[in-house]
Amino acid sequence: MDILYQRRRASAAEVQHGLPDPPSYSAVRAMLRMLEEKGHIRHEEQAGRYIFLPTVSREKAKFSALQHLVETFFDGSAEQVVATLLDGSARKVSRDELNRLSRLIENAKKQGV
Amino acid sequence: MDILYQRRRASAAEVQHGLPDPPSYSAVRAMLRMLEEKGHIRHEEQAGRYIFLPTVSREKAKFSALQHLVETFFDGSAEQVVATLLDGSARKVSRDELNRLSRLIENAKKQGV
DNA sequence: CACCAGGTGCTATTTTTCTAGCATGCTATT
DNA sequence: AATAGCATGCTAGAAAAATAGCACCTGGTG
Repeated sequence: MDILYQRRRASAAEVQHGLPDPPSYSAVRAMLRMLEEKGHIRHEEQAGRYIFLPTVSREKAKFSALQHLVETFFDGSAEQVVATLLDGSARKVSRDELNRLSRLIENAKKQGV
Repeated sequence: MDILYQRRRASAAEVQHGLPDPPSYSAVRAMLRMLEEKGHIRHEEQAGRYIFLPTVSREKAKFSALQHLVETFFDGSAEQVVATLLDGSARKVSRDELNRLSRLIENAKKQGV
């Protein structure tokens, strides 16, 4: 699923190659079939080839994934998430990005009035 | 794993109750045994009862989970994450929190000099 | 102390997932 | 138009996971 969300859509082979420690091609196809049966994904056909995509929109999945992460690792605190993002050892944030973030927060403050 | 990370430690029964659509108690115990075999968790014994906890520190898991989320849903952009957090439809951020965030960002800016 | 409740260790069985491999069909290339 | 290259549909078998259930142990209670 993560691969599909990251790439928006992918073939069975692409999914396989995207997986860490990739299982067999057969297993990937079987898994995609199961995910489809369970309604998590669907496929479109293009020139006889299948392209798989999630049924739940990226937006929705994004929200719930973020929410889940915040609950699981950040005690429900958005602030802690930002702190970790800025802390950087994971990923660094450019000066430009910091400025844009400031603006985002200013806007949020005005919104909330 | 998510439950263990959220609660830091839990018994088999707690894990079961924490799961959405909980499998049988047997299945949960089997799963915990497997996770332990694979090295993802370990257990401590207290008065004959087992308490399970992750082997990878919460901090480390937190970083990699966040990083993975950013890659999967936010095109690798920390900024997008913050935007989504503020956007709020998922969770709302208090005025106080906004102020603390401003401070976080100011500090980050100074750091980066 | 005897008992009950709840947890553990095991084992056996069912269900699900993973895998291999082949026949068929479509594309694109030559 | 023939062919090589892939992708699909399918089947069958192996491997892993989920489940049920029982015997045993231990702590707390009446």
